[in-house]
Amino acid sequence: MNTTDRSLKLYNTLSGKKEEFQPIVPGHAGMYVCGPTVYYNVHLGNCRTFVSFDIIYRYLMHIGYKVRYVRNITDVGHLSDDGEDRMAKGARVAQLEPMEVAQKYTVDFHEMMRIFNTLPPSIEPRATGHIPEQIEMVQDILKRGYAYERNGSVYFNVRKFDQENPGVYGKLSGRVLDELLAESRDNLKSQDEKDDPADFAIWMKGRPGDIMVWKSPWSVGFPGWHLECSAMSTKYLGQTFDIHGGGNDLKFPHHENEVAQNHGACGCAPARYWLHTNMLLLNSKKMSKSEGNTISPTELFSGDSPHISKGYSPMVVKFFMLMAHYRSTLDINDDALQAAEKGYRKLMETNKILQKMTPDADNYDGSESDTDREILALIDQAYSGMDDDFNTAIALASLNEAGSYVHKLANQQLAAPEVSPWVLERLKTVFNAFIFDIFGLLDDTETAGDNGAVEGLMNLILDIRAAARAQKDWATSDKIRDGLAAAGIAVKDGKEGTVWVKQV
RNA sequence: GGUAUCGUGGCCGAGUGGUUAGGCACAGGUCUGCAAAACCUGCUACAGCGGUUCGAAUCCGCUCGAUACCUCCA
Repeated sequence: MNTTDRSLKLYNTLSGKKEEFQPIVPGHAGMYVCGPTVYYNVHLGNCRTFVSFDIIYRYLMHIGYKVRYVRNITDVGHLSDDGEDRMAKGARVAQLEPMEVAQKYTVDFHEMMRIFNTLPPSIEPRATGHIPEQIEMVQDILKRGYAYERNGSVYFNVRKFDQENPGVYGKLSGRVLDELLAESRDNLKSQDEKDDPADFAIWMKGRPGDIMVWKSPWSVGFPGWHLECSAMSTKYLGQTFDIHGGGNDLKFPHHENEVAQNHGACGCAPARYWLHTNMLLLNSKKMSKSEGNTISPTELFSGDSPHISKGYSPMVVKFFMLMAHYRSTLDINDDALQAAEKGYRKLMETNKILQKMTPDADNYDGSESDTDREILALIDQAYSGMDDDFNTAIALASLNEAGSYVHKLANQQLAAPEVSPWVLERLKTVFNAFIFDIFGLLDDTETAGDNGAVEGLMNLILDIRAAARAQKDWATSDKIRDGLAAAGIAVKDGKEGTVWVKQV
């Protein structure tokens, strides 16, 4: 597929509008997404963000872009409320070396990404592996006069930057600097060594006993959280690149400060398109550990949580995410998950039936039927949904509608010649493309890794059952059906034969 | 308190000036040895109050509610 054949629109937070995607280098796309801070098990909300960007990554590739997707691992510099480095705090609590903590939760994060069947990014840089680049960027910002040193720490001079580059600071998050200061909460106005409350640290002097510190021209210390993304995106994607993504909650201050840092260092904007995913809610409320309104991916899969009646497979959860647009809040609750589970199974089953169909070439007269046109229109609708800011909900709805033609054909409620052989082939290709390549779903109703043994056994068993049914030996037939049901396999008799599906 | 986004039928959730989203649930029907599935039909909404318009769920205003953010060694 040629990328110039289509108009892909993205909602750009920077402009607040949908814009046509025009890459810097035609046919190529550079995308940076803020990755996790690896001080604890990955949050389910984070998973949604990474699943959303995985689909964006996959779709860009599907429509022909050569994509470089960079997603970092934050393993230093992200401070918690009490000012302690999150990594160091996690380490202290668990009595581990900071790098032990980082390793543990990086492994956990990768495992979760694998479970959700997301593709690994092209590059996954770590903050601790890019200290020289970050020091260099601090130097660039100092050189251009947008930062100052105080007692071994370096602060970004937001006021001066704003005066010399009007309209840049605050554009992304829709804030006005003066209002921002006037309206900040009183308890946050504590004084410190900064010249102005709006300033933020880009290099911090380490405290006695800190382990995660590095030598720099200013002090032995560590980089500010915001700096790592600026430094690593610049290193791997260039000073200005195509897409920067992340969760909605990172807009301010993290992304706003990133923009300021990049401008401050090179005088240019980092990304042309800023994409933000929305939050995941639980029972219509934000997830909050202190109020017990939270659920981890593991609990969601196992069902070990008071919020859900049973466990849901990772693919059901992913399908559930696909039902909503990435910019909408999505409400997790038991009813919605059950609906998603049924919807997911139906789609996978429809695809299974579709892929087994063979076109009726003998009776094909070369004409295009109304059904052909309707199916083709639905395929177009699926693609134009994705082209319109990655609207997976529209794409899914289109596949569902197209799927009803598949069942009608299978049930012979629609005559086979009504669908032209090439339209059927196209539908097969499109279903596989959307389900597996773009959405990155797996068929968790299939038994993986048995080299087809189960498939072979099932074919044999169903052959025996078919023979019994042909002789109206209902006792044998039902014994097989009930036995399989007890083993977790549902048998469904259709006009074209019997299909089976594993109940997860 | 400020800023932003949002408020859609029994549930989840697209759409965003005139046209059936879709899924799940529910009811009736067709098919089937029975069951399941599938297919068909039905239920059919846009928080409230005003305004703009030939026409608004969609635009504007207000009210109510929800979510996020509001850095200052996050």
